[in-house]
Amino acid sequence: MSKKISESAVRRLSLYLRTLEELDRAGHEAVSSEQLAARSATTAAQVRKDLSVFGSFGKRGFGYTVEELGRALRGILGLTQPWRVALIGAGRIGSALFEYTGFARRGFQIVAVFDSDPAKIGRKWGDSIIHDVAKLERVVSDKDIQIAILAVPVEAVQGVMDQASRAGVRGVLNFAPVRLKVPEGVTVKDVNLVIDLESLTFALSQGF
Amino acid sequence: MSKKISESAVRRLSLYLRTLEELDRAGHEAVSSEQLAARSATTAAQVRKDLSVFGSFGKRGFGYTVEELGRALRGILGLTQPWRVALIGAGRIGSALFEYTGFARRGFQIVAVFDSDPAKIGRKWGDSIIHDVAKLERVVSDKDIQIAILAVPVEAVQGVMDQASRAGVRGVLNFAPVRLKVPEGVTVKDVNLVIDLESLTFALSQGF
DNA sequence: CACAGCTTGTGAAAACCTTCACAATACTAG
DNA sequence: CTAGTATTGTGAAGGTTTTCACAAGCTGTG
Ligand SMILES: NC(=O)c1ccc[n+]([C@@H]2O[C@H](COP(=O)([O-])OP(=O)(O)OC[C@H]3O[C@@H](n4cnc5c(N)ncnc54)[C@H](O)[C@@H]3O)[C@@H](O)[C@H]2O)c1
Ligand SMILES: NC(=O)c1ccc[n+]([C@@H]2O[C@H](COP(=O)([O-])OP(=O)(O)OC[C@H]3O[C@@H](n4cnc5c(N)ncnc54)[C@H](O)[C@@H]3O)[C@@H](O)[C@H]2O)c1
Repeated sequence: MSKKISESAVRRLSLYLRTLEELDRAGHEAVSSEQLAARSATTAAQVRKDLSVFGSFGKRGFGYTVEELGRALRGILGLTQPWRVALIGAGRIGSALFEYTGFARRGFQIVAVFDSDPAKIGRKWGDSIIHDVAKLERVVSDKDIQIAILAVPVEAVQGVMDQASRAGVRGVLNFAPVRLKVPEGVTVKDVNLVIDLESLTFALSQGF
Repeated sequence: MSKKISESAVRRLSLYLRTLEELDRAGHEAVSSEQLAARSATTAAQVRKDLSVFGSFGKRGFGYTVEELGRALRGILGLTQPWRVALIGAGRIGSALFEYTGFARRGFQIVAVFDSDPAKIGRKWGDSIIHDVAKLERVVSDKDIQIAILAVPVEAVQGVMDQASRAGVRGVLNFAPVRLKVPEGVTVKDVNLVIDLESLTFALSQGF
């Protein structure tokens, strides 16, 4: 099933899933594209078009079953089984991410933490021990880790990325403000808060 | 000047600025759209089109002056003077953000920190004191704060948002995974790492 | 069972964004 | 000053995404 679908459409699917989970918690059993759209800040037509790429999940005259559509979206987004994640860089942002419970709730399990600082290596974080980044390849393949979160300084990140892809990591969430070079078959998503702030100030400046 | 320009075009401008700063540090004085594109992961035509919306910054046969184009981009993005930012929520992600030096380097100054936890209020963080969030409106107008970073739990965030907009905040970077309701004239950018991870797992699942 | 009332799924149209291609123009060398 | 080379700025073309609008089909009622 190699459908062409845009990055923003995928992000909307993820948003629909969050909305469906809220609806489920609130006890709703069914939802129309109209309602789903209103709660996800889009339009009913957009919702239906986004879903139609992957199949037909609703019933005419009735809408979608919250639970069923949720299951379908989890399938589409690849969330049917948990993902095993390595956190590389046990610094400020790394520790915030490690303690964040929102990842595990969605099936992202941080199963190993790495750093290069001798003062940090060997320390315990919860049930985990901070590993020496030199052991990245061993641990990644032992624990069958598929995703890495890179929270290391910008000078170190390309080197760490190279190690991670050699170790077999296929997906990366990168916090360092630099474009990574990666081999074929490795996917990178960048988180860049400065860019977010600048798109904010652009909008603010346009106002005057 | 009400030009229509897409969110992704603005994000590219921000990226070009980062690239120009790297080029400047490396001692380059001039750059062509081709070079700028290669280092910013886009195409030369895209670079020129993006810039052309705002004016004509290059010289034919020569390219762009790194410093001049940088200044132009800073103007476009609204970065000609520093922005005064409030950080609301002195928790895990809040403290990582507070200590991050990358914001100040781009002219985003965190000039006040707020929390609601009596155990945190009054504590010193660097040169700042953590204020009671109840004093938000006073401090925001006293210090002429324009932007707020919201790093509070999801249950609290809409209330904090309401206070912030009443206090006169015009732009918000929101870390809580919920769509905020805001009055006209207030701009919100959401940071949602779960969505980033899910767009990653979508890409990974498509591979098989 | 027939009918009224909704809501989906989807082609077609519209809007939006990116790429192409080239005339205009600047700089350099001779 | 001219010729040659490089690179911009921009209409037009091509491609993608969103919106529109409606036939098809489900549900519930009488
Ligand atoms: N702190 C923030 O709020 C923030 C915001 C946006 C972006 N970032 C980016 O995130 C990254 C991390 O930022 P931070 O503030 O957490 O920095 P930090 O200095 O607090 O933490 C970085 C950690 O990485 C470790 N490290 C260094 N080299 C390493 C290597 N080769 N292998 C493994 N570990 C290594 C360090 O020992 C340290 O523990 C940086 O690239 C930064 O630009 C941070
Ligand atoms: N930690 C992460 O890595 C991470 C990642 C993604 C998203 N988030 C989101 O960021 C937000 C903060 O997460 P965190 O992990 O830092 O949580 P946290 O519990 O560590 O910190 C939240 C802080 O907000 C304060 N607070 C609560 N109510 C408040 C109010 N009304 N006014 C002011 N302060 C208030 C708390 O006292 C606490 O200090 C959450 O919405 C979370 O979903 C966090």
